Amino acid sequence: MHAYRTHNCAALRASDVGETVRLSGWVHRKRDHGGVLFIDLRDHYGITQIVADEDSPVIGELDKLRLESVVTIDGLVKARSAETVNPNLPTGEIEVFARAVTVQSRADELPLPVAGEQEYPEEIRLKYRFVDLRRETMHANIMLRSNVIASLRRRMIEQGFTEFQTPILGASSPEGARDYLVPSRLHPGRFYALPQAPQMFKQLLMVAGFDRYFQIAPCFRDEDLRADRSPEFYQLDFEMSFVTQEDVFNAIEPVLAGVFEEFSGGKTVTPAGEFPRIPYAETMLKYGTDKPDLRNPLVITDVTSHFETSGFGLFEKIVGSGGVVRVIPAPETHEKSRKFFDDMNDWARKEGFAGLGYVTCKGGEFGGPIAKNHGPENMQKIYDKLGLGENDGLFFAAGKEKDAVRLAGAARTRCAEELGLIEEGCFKFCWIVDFPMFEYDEEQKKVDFSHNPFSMPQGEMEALESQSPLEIKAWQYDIVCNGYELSSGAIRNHRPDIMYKAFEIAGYSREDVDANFSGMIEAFKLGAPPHGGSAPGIDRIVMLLADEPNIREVIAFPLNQKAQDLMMGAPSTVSLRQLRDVHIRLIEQPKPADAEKVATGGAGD
RNA sequence: GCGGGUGUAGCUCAGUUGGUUAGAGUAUCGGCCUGUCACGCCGAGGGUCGCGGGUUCGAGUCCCGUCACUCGCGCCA
Repeated sequence: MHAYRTHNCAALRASDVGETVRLSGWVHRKRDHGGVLFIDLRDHYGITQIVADEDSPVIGELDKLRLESVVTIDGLVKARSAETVNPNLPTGEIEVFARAVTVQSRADELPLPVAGEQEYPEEIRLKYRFVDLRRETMHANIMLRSNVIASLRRRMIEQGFTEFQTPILGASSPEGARDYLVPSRLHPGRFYALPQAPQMFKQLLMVAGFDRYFQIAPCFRDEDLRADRSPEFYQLDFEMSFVTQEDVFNAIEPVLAGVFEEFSGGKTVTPAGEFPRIPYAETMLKYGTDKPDLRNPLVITDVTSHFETSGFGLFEKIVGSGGVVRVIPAPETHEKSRKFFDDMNDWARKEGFAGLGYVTCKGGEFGGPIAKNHGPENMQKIYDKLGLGENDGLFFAAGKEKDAVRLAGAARTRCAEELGLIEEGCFKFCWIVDFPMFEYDEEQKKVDFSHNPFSMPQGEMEALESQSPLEIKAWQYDIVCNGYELSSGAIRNHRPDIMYKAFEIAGYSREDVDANFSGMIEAFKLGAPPHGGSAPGIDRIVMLLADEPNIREVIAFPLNQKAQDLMMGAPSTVSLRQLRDVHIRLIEQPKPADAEKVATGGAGD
């Protein structure tokens, strides 16, 4: 007989009754009735009920076991009587009568229980992650993640993509996010940078002629965190040669739609080939964001022209000085109290906006200060234009275009949430296309790249030479799902002449480009195919599929919100000798850290 | 860097207008219980009310500061 088990804890059925078996697992729950004792024995696969009564030689020993101890049970598979079958367990028709037990590992009192789905503070969960990961939901999330990645890999290979690895120790590059740096021992004063994405390497693989690349790529960005942002994360990074934007869309839509359909648990998914394409300018107007949640039916409209001479002084002034007025409908709010509208305004102020105006409408009768000043006839004109009904309210976001867009976008989300308008049970995908190539940087008072400088401008060299920079669009696109940016990509600029020109518009000389991007530029001078790709974020995909609001729920060992590993104690101090090895002297001593807080002893061998 | 939220037993939480010895559930330990599956019943131990200062006859509660965690803004493909 195997030293630890003949079956796993989900294997036994009524057909196994009478078998002598050996099971190993964790003591999930205990139910002690004095003369009879039940133990739920849990492993990765499931739960089997162990039973012992006074005929069992080990009832005393089993009784003393604390929860989460690891044991091996030898016993006899018995049928449960009809009344005692547990229909909630796949193994519920049987139980194992314990004849012998080997304690493999005794557990102390637990910092957090495993059984049950009670919520616990993240700090404790992360410090004892190995216990937290035993819990049903976390265990399922991590398995989902593994299955999603396996599926993505299979789907990419089926589409003719080849998987590659690229360096982790790379060169720092000036644009983009802050790099994680690794000091060089052999080269004093020099540093490697962990990849923010394998961007240049995947493009160089195209130059090398491999045609279709993909990688489950680890990426590192030393920036502040959000619920959907971790400093280290994974992308399904891919790149294709001799393709247009259309080809990239056709390649990735079936992969994403397919994997979502496979794991969505019955939620509907935008079918491949039907992802709506929304130009950047349109999404900023209609949804107030470049990552619109299309489950939200509310659409923003520009009503600036109505307020040029409106009688409403505040809006007239804003419009007169080049500002805009945007409106968000609040359908069927005739029975909402004044508090509902005032709370929205308070919320907007708390978010740092000047305020959110509103008009109420009850049975066709307008209310609120804007309607009073603007007049019911003028209001009706707006309502007619927007196709609003007699019981629909309206929120107003006015100001400089950038602020009004952001406020309108946030108010659209808030309003739909408050009114329960967000459609559930669906994953709604879209492409955001036609991103501007350049934008005006208010701080630096100059034109700069608005996205990745390596995107090909639409219209190529001719556009750069003939159009006003801020008018030029790029072959740059995002995939958005339910308000989350899942992927960002572009058709790349593979032409050195166009690249020098694009950088020149953003104020960088030929020498700047050669100095910072010499690897790429040189490669493009030695025969480069037109190419493009994208990089869907795997953690966010799994987060959506697991229906979790936080990316750390789908990462086995995540860093916390301050980018610390509470279990292993990273980042940690290092010895003077280690610092000397890499030629580093600290100018600021680290805070006397919580070295003793480390749960496992940290540094290792 | 800025703003919001949270912080009371190992864990989840309650704690009224500032007023006696800070409670409950769960976990732990002890006792009882032969069919439970969140078993049940009895009992015990367990507290730097995050930390520091202040107001007050009296602070878990009010004020100031600070720390930790978290959400958002800035930042970030």
